[in-house]
Amino acid sequence: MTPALLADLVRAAASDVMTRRGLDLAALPADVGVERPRNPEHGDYATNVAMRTAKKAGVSPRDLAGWLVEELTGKGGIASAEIAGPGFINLRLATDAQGAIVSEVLAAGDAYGTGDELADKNVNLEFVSANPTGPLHLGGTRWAAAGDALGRVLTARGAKVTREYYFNDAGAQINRFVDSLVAAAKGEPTPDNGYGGAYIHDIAAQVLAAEPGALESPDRDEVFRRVGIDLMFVEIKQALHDFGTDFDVWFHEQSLHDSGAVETAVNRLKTSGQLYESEGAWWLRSTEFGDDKDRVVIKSDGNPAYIAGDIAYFLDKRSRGFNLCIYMLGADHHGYVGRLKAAAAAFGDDPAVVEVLIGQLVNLVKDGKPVRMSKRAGTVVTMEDLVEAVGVDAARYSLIRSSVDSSLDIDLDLLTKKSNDNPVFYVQYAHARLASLARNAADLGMTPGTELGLLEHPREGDLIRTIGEFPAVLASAAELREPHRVARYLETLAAAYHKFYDSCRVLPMGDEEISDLHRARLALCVAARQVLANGLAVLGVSAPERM
RNA sequence: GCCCCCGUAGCUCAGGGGAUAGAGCGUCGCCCUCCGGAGGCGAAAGCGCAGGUUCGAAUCCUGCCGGGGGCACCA
Repeated sequence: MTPALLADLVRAAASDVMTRRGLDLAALPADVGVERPRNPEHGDYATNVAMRTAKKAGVSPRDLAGWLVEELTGKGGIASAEIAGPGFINLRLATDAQGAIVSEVLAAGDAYGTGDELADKNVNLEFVSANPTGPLHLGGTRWAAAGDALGRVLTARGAKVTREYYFNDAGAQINRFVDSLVAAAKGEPTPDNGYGGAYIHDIAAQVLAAEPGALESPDRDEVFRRVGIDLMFVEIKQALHDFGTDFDVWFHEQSLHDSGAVETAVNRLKTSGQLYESEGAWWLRSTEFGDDKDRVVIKSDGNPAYIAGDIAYFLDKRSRGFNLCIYMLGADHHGYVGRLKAAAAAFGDDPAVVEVLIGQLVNLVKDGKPVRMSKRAGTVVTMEDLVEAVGVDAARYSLIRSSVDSSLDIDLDLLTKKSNDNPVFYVQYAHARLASLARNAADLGMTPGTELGLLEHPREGDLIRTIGEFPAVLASAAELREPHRVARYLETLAAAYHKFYDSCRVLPMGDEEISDLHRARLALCVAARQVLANGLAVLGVSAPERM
């Protein structure tokens, strides 16, 4: 019996009891469920439904719990039900009912854990979107890992997801990038406010190699802009691809200006009265939608401000059919939340279609002290640096496993030591062990058994119940946009497996005969391996057969 | 000044109201005659402070303290 089914059973029982006793069913919360108690003495599962319902229903929690225990006792699959503490109901499952979770995993295979509650969501997931003025740094790398994992989580729960990268290839930063390239090509020092990294010289040299006459060309800046930005695009795309993060759409801000989309969007807002003119500029009444001040959309020199591109971009996304636009931004952009929602509202759209996830920044730490990323000090860490130091799996995993709400410290020493003390190995090792076990079992001609009621060792029960949690973990990770929950779950699952393995022999020893218990345990192992593989896939981390 | 995030073990982080707060790393001790010891078992060690809501608060609310990041007709 899965926890979801058990929760249904508990709800139904509560509903029956309350009806029979003439209690108001409205007192029964819609979201009552079961949880796994920390303390094994409190049963396999526990429910707090009595405590949550009693007051509104006008009865005492212990009384209600008592009636529920009576109702639940003897139901199919439930071995025992008892009252505990202030009104908890502790439940134990019959081992054969519990073992059914294993069969379910085996039957579902790769699909175990998936769901369809997000099937009506057509999601535009925009993340990374770093300016093409340099290689991706640790910050962008964090979003590349977490954003991609979020995309996979949403997909697993039924959403249609389009991953999108927005290149800000219009505007002043790009001009500075181009000026820096030209200066480097001429062997001149980096201009003020320019970009001075070594990659600038590389790219400048590549531009010259591709277009030998570039410096003398009358369209010099245009050549450097076109070729230089292209090279930067290619480099960023390649780095992301090598990192296991691929985008469906690479969107160029410039295209919005070239196509007239910006002008169209702005005119629409002018017509609908959402923009007003003041001091020679056109302003969006974003304060009416929660922003702390109105924003300039068209500057007094007639040029569009940055937000004009955002507005047109949002309209473009909506015109492509997306009904949920998720933006993953760094903490230094949190001021955007209000104006992005305001842009949606200004078009008469529901601001809820705009969801902005603000992630905190990545800090570098050395010897326990923070170090600033500095090109001169050689402490700029790029995506490639991180991958080179620890590998893609460990890099992705360590960036995904914490909530993006907390800022993250990355230890420079850890990178240089190429240390192996990453929890990803703990999880991957469990998978590799299971793969090895499967090979050995195959050599013995063993097949997974069906007498799953034989799995009555406490650690077998723990493992089965942990496996049973996976669908709910994926569902909450998707709902809350928190892929780190999947990583933490996998660590719990790996621990449950390692503990099981330590005390439950799966394969026969020596010339011992193969028993039903051996085969049942093998089935459990196949299921455990499946869930580890499914979970790792959701994180974009490999599930190795051997390590 | 205003806004956002964070403050949990020596360190890096989990814990979206529930019973005795967890993991990894680090420290100390124990466990290999057979399925992978990248493992298991045990020990020491913690919710910034003060109020409030609740049968029950690390979790929700308020204030304070501490850390990070924002508050452009830049992009």
